[in-house]
Amino acid sequence: MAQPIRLHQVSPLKASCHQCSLSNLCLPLAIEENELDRLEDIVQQGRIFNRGEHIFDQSTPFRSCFAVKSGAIKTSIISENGEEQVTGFFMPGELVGLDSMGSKHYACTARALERTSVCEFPVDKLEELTGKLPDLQHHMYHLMSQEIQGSHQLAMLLSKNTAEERIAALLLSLSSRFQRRRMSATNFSLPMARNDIANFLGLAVETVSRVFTRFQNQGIISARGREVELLDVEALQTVTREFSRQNS
Amino acid sequence: MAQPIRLHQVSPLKASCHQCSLSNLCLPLAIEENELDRLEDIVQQGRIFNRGEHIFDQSTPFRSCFAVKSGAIKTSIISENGEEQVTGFFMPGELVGLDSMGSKHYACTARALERTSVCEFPVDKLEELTGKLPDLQHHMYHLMSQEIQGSHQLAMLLSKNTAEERIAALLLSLSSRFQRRRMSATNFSLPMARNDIANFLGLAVETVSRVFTRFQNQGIISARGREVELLDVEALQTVTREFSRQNS
DNA sequence: GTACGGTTTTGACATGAATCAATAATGGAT
DNA sequence: ATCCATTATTGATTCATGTCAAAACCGTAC
Repeated sequence: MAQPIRLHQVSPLKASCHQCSLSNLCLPLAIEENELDRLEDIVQQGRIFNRGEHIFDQSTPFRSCFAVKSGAIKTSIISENGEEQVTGFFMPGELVGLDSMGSKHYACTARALERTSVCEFPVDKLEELTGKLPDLQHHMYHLMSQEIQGSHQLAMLLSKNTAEERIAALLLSLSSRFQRRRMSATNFSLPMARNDIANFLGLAVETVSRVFTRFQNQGIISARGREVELLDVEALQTVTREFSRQNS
Repeated sequence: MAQPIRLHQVSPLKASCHQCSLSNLCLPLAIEENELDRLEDIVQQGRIFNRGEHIFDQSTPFRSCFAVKSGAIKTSIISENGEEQVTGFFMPGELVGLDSMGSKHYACTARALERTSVCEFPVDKLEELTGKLPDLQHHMYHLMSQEIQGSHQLAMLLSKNTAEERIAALLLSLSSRFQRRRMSATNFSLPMARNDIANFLGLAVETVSRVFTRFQNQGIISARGREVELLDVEALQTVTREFSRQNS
């Protein structure tokens, strides 16, 4: 049997955070060069998912967090009745699964929006490691608190802002996340469908569509399908603050 | 001078989680009896705030998390323009400040809704301790992920549910939280004003008021001011699922 | 190339909740 | 006990966005 050989073939799956171009966005940014090996020891790298495939499913046993290497992921929760709520979009360098930390089961479903590769962090190992590396623990707390804050911001957006404001905010958020990866901040392709945007922002698809065309007519953006160009970032920023000014 | 004596008078401020009636709801539930001393060592107990007083303020340096001993706290974020979004209500046994963990500054403002006493956990000490007690670390992760999940649920409520559904959900949430403390699940007094409810649920005060009276006319609840009695819990649960049935 | 399922866009209409406005109730402070 | 400020209720009207319906567009498979 070729078992031993197969086992050897697994070894290239070991991650090399050292060489990863995302190391300054991802978990490695939290720790010293000399501790990076210990993170590499627990990471499994290289899993690839096609568009639509599930990375994990709500209510199945929680095993791992995943860092996006390339592509994009959406997470959503399904309520008893089957109603879906998209809870987030995750781009390269971002960590998926934090909402399940310390739980027995995944709190949401994660699905690839396009061909996506991820690094996997088994939680048992991760918790063990954060117990030993205070900086890493601190960073985990930071990431989780960021997610809480983001979620609160979303709640605020949903409860207080108009359709235009919500969409402007999303476009700007995506823009800055592309920029972090040294990609164009004004010219990118949306990883998600209008439907996902609508669901995430608590709007009807039709409304999203209408706002896109309205923005286009105003010369603020140019969009053909998922290809978007932000023509007037200032104007978008103004839209998100529009609300503010009227109430002050 | 009586300085030394005063110093001695500080010592009773040391917490005694051992005797605290909330120990099965609060952080102590995560750890063994024999480790409880270590938690007690870092806790400062006994600070009391009157209605309306700030426990901490957004953007000031993050120093501590707080466990509610008695009373109630509301947290809110203020956006650039001064618009407020209530992000949560915290009852005895619950931990406030998790959304700031790992950050330099508080992410929100916390304010006492009534006369409230809290236990204070300085974060530097807390992080140190969670590094040493894996169970406590695990529990912190759990609490933080719970807060993320709760916030996602809120987002879902805000984006997909009607005013009646949102209010029913809030009443049921409060009910179960009173019940956990072995208080009446059907007869309690709301710690917050209609205004706070409205803000939290993304509604106008008038709408909240109207829904309360509608529920009352339907015999589902009985309310006079902040005193509420849930007359028909089943009906309330039905309201929260009403939405579901129509869409399935 | 063509045909098909799934998106996306556009239009017409309905509606839940916001807003505006006024009154009533409540609870501290004196 | 009384007064004032705050909070809560109720009513009339408006408006943003949802819903329904249909057409246009797109990518993919045959």
